[in-house]
Amino acid sequence: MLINEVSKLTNLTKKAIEYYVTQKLVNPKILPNGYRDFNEADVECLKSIYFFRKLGLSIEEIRCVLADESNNTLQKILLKKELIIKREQANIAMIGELIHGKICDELSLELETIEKSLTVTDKLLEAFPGYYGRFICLHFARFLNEPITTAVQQTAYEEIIEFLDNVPVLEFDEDLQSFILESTNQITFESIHEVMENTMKSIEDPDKFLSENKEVIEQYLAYKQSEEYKDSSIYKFQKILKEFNQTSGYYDVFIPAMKKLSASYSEYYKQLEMANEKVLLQYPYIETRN
Amino acid sequence: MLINEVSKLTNLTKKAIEYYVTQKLVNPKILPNGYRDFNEADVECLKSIYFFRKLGLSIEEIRCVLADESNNTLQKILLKKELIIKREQANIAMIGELIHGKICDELSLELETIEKSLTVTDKLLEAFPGYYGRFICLHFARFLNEPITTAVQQTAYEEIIEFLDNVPVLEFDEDLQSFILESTNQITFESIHEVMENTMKSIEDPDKFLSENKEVIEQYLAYKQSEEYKDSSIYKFQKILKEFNQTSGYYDVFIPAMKKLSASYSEYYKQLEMANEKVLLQYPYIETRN
DNA sequence: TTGCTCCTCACGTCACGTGAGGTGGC
DNA sequence: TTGCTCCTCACGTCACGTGAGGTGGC
Repeated sequence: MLINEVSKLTNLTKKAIEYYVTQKLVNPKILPNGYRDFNEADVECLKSIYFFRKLGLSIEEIRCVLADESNNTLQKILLKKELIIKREQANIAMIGELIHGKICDELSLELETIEKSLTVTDKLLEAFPGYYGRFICLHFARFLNEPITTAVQQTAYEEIIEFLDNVPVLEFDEDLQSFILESTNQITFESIHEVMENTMKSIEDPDKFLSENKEVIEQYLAYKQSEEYKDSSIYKFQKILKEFNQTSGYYDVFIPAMKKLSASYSEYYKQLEMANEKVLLQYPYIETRN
Repeated sequence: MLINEVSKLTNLTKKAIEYYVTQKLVNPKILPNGYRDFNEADVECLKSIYFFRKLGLSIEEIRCVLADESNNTLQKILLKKELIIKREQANIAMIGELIHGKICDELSLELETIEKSLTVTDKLLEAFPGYYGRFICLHFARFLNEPITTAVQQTAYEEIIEFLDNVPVLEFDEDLQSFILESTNQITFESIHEVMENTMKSIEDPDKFLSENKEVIEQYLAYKQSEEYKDSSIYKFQKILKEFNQTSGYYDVFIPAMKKLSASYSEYYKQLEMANEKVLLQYPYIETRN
């Protein structure tokens, strides 16, 4: 099939198709006269590319999505876009304030806060892979709405950036990777938000949480003691994560800096510690850490 | 003041500053040795540019905003960004559906609908000036969420595009322009939405509207009969608008095409006509048209 | 030969970033 | 002379669009 026909079938311009060929997103045969010969699969692929371009994905993102059997790449793109939208909404709000007579000066602190919050969430998303990255990105995003006004905060911010720019890569073997992909494939953003809200509630009133969820908790703790658990992928995953958190500076650099940067995170952390203590009182053999 | 100092004061890189100079957003003096010499006003201007760039405005938009005493440009940019965000949210929703197993094919109709709705609202915004453009953009945007599935709709869509690409420019003399600017300066998007909602309500139940707002309506009608009104800017404005609507094809091409394109607009229009009839029964000397 | 398709350069876009190579000031 | 600042090119980015100039197929 020659390029003209393909162009009609896919709604793409010839030049766009040529570009995707140079980018090796499609690889048509080259006929003896130099003409490109596309097959059905190429056309289907180009249709997808058209669609993803309309959704605003870059060529590199499309390359990833097309190569990725799982939805991991799409999930990541989705979160990126959600973060961008939040930023855009904040921008719109600031334009609105400008229209109502505020001057740039008064808004620049607000602007900086948004900038820095975005820097941190971006880097979190880059630093930690897959679902885990998205989770901690959303987790910490909630605590990043405070302006930096003190030198302590500024230092803490710089420590966080330095930490995130230099974190070692969290590595999982193939088995573990496919386990993580499978078990998180169906997790949506709403469910992440749900989990986070539940966590917040349990932390605010641990007694109530403990009594209400007694059965589930005890089942969970029993499972954690079992041989089955020690053999499971989730055990390996949690072990790697724990070790990573202890050796990478996550607990020693990142978390303390977050507490200095964000009063709301510091507050959250205190509640978390208190909740942990109560849990330990009731279930002394448990190990906790967040 | 030399470029290095300016760079520190404004947070801009030297290269960015150089670029703004070539773009004539600032015009520093050139010293005999070729060095650029910035003054305080230049620095203030560059600070604003920094701010607006962070808010995502293009250089051309910034040029407009800086040259515009009123907030008209900002209002327009605000609406543009609101439309873009709506589109992005739709895109995100579609990525979400992809993740949950839908295929591109099923979503492409939805995609096209969004595309075409955006084309029309964009062109409305371009075709009609200032506040009026923003108003009719939002007004018609509500009726543009239906997919194009029939040939009649397709033709109607093409008619609309052709009309909007060729509308004569609505021209007002200077007095009228500054009147419009002044009287619409404080109008926000919420208030536009409010007005639209009130209109919808009054159309749905005209009897109730007429009885509830009897006093206001009669005051308004009395004003419309007065000499004061005939001398006012608003009278001139409405006269120009009415003539424009009759000669440009707005009533003869655009509105009929909208009715063919969008079932919901057609429905709205019917209700509008019925409401108009009731008003005419009660106040026979009024002239209406929407 | 004509009119159509196909090809491959080359240049432009937007808001700068990244050098290179040269000058000015102390 | 050294180390710093300043200047002006020139080229790259991203996803194509817009020709130009040449060839292939009927």
